[in-house]
Amino acid sequence: MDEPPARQDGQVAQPAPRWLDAEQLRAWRSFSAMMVILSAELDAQMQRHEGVNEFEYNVMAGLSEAPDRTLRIGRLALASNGSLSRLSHLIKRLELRGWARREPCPEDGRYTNAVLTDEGYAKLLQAAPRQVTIVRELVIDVLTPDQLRELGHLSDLLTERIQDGPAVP
Amino acid sequence: MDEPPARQDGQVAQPAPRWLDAEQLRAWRSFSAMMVILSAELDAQMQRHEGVNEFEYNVMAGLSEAPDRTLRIGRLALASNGSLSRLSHLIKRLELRGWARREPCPEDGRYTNAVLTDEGYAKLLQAAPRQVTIVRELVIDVLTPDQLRELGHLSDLLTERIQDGPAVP
DNA sequence: TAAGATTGATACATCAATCTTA
DNA sequence: TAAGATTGATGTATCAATCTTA
Repeated sequence: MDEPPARQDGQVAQPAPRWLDAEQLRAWRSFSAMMVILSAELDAQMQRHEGVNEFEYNVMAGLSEAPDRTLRIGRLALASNGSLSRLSHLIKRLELRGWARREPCPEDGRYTNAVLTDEGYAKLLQAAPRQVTIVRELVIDVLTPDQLRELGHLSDLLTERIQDGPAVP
Repeated sequence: MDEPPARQDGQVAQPAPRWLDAEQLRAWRSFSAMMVILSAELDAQMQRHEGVNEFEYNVMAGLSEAPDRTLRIGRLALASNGSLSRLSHLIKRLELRGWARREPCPEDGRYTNAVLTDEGYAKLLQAAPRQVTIVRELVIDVLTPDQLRELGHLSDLLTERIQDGPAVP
């Protein structure tokens, strides 16, 4: 059960919530605003300059690092932290642009491999310098090396709890 | 000019990009993954439990804190870090649910005020305990007070460069 | 005319339902 | 039947174009 019992008036008896104190609230607002602003800016710059958003770029980069530039869609979903459905739609769009193709997995027809085409690889190479420039400008070069390391560490802490450890059979 | 000069082969002469070193790459990937995973999880939990996403919640919270629960749409856009268009669409959806209404600004008809209705305020009050629970579970209670403060600080550093300081006339 | 706001077209994410192969 | 993948419907964000008021 996730819900407290319903009351006669149709309201729900909630345990008194532990509200945030002033400092927690400040930190949360800064953090929350950062996620909105930064991810919007990353996407906008990538879209404007390269016609690809961050997520698409990551997926293509993930494919490019796999043997034969080929990966099962489900694996790709795990690697890019997206849902299977999201990846299926995304691969379809990449196919329309000639950057990827699908093929059934030879060993087991239930699986589908996504393959980065030569055109897709060329696109990735072309976009890569701009991508690193954007990431540097917005994140890497804004922080000292220590701060960047700490940001990575805090990010890991925030993700560990949510992510299923990638069970790789 | 934002682009280096074109070459005869139609390619573009790029200055050699400063690629990330191993440690920078690790930090960037952790951070990037965190933004994808955490914002998805925040939205999913808010949507599932309260039928409202984080952004909508923030907008309603922002309205609720304004005098008469009323704020110009443009101000609301600034306060929530969204575009004017995004806010206009969002207010329309809140109107459909009876949680907000629009009215032309009395002093200057070019402006539009958004008003949080009593129903909207009731919805906000009802959603608030769950929202703080989610935020605690996913962020606040995962970190030590020092870590949380540092996360807020780093977040500020990352957004300062992007955000226009809110010029409030 | 300019600033604020709205709109419509398009793109993408999510969810639930369905399909496919073993 | 179960796991992986696909699909279609719906909701939301973005962009460019338009509208409105001063």
